[in-house]
Amino acid sequence: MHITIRQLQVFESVARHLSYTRAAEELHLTQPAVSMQVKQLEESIGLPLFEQIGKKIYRTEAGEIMLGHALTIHEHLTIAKREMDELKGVDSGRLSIGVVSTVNYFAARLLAAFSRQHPKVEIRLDVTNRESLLQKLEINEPDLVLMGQPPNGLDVDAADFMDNPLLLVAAPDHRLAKSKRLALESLADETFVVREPGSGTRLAMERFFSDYDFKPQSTVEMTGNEVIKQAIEVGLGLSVLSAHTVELELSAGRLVRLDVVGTPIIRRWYVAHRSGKRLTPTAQSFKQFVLDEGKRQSAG
Amino acid sequence: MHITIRQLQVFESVARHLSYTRAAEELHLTQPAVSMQVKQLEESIGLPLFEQIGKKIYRTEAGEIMLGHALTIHEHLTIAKREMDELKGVDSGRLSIGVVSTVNYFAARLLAAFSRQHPKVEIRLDVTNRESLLQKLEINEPDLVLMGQPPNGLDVDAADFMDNPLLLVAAPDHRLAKSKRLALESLADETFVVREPGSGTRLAMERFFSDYDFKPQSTVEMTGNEVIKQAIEVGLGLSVLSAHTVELELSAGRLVRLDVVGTPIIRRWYVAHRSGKRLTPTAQSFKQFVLDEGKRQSAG
DNA sequence: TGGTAGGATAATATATTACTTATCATACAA
DNA sequence: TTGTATGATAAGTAATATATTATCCTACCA
Repeated sequence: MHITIRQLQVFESVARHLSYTRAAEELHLTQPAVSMQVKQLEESIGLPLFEQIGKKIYRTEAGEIMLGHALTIHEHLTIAKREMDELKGVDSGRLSIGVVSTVNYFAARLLAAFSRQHPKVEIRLDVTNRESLLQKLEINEPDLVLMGQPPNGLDVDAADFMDNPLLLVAAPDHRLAKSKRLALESLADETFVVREPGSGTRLAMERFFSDYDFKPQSTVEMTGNEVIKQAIEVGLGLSVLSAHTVELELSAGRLVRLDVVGTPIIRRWYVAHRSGKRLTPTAQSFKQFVLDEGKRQSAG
Repeated sequence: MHITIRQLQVFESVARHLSYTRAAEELHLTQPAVSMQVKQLEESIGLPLFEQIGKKIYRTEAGEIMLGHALTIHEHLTIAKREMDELKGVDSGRLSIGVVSTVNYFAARLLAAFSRQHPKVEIRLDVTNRESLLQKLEINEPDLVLMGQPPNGLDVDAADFMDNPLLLVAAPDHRLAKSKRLALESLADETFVVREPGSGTRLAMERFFSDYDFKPQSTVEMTGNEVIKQAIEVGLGLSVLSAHTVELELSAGRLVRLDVVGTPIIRRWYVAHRSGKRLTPTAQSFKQFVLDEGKRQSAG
């Protein structure tokens, strides 16, 4: 025989009222039901919890001690229930988002907007490159990730939500800056600045090149979009970058797009999570927010 | 549907091992039994507690929170059980003893001896007169009381354990100090110093007098045995007192016993508690100790 | 590309719970 | 002394809890 929560609940009521009948009323039970619950609890702990002296009921020392524990346990259950209810709502809890570094250029904006709508949600943003993001996805760290091409090895649910055009960019004074409809081949003797291996942009670029049977004469590898943009600006070479990362530089005239045939490389951004993942309502809501935002963008 | 302790226990095991099968082994159950318990808990809180990503299992945020509560609740139950076990032993807990002031002359000795045998027991001794002791008995304050004649109005279990002879005492230079087999009548014109109403000694004396159809010429009422003894010593009058209270004074020759017919008034000390009272093992043990001590005294 | 390990699900048996109503016992008060 | 309030106890019952075995599903690994 063992203790049940019901027993504690009934006991607690009796201990409070010091009356079986009152407790029965409070719990909407008959008095014998209450007597039995208390009796069973007494049996399972092996000590009387109450003593009846004349008409009055008193808690024994054991009853006194048990009451304390019963109250604490009850309180924990109540708090747990409340916390669970909060988790069910969209307006609470934690939301952990992993993004590929390129996404960062607009992820911050997305998160800010979402955070404004759901101020109580604690948001964590983790920015890394594609490869380490995939590792984190593997160990179930982020609730959701924003990335380019979803992996096909791993089992993920991915939904695309926005265009991610990749551009071939150069310094404004590049010799081909003004040319139209360049063949990729005409860039054969240029130096290409490329992202580190494991980067999604790098992968996309490599596929683009191999599609056109193209192999640049020389490449320089650099880690991070910012570093590469600076290198391009000072004339180190060309690069393939996501339009989102160079938006500012293009409009400021510090970089130019080369009008190469096959560009912009049309790709999409994806919001993804491992299949089997149980999205919290908050995560679900953020996912929807991202999808809606994507639709709004392409419509406007 | 509602949460059960079993559910929390099984959940806790799964949350610890992050494996249903391991948990099943630990709990000596089959794996489906574990799945069901967790599922039921999930249903009753309305949130998934685990998520399965590929082959691995992870706690959801809800699972993380619930685990904390489950552990705390489990801990409380464990502590409660341990405390109950301690209460079952004789060597722990509190023991509240109420004694009538006259008893105090040997109660201290009894308690000291008992305390030496059970050093962890927390003893509380409350010394008052008979009347207020009865009140305390009524409100169930002391575990046990030591007193003279048990009340017949109140429903108590009383067991006598020791002689309580009442003596008629006087100052050593009293005119009848040396007389033998005095008739009570011969003390008719003496002054009697009597205890306050509500005192057991007072009641016993009054009964003694009425049994012999005796009415002293004058009485002086005083509160407390000590005060009365001093009054007798200085020759204020005579008194009826329990032999236990005047032991020291008699042997020191500061008081003498008058050899009156009908004295010593034979009475007994009682250890008592309200019937219906659930004596703790400690209280039960003290009661037995008192009874044994009484037997030892009368035998020796 | 099977094989395997781990989990979900279904069907089912059994034990226990959580109640009920009816009745009895008793302390106290009128 | 009787009536009333309170609890204990007994018997019966419907619900449920807890487990089982059997089977299926699937991710992963060799």
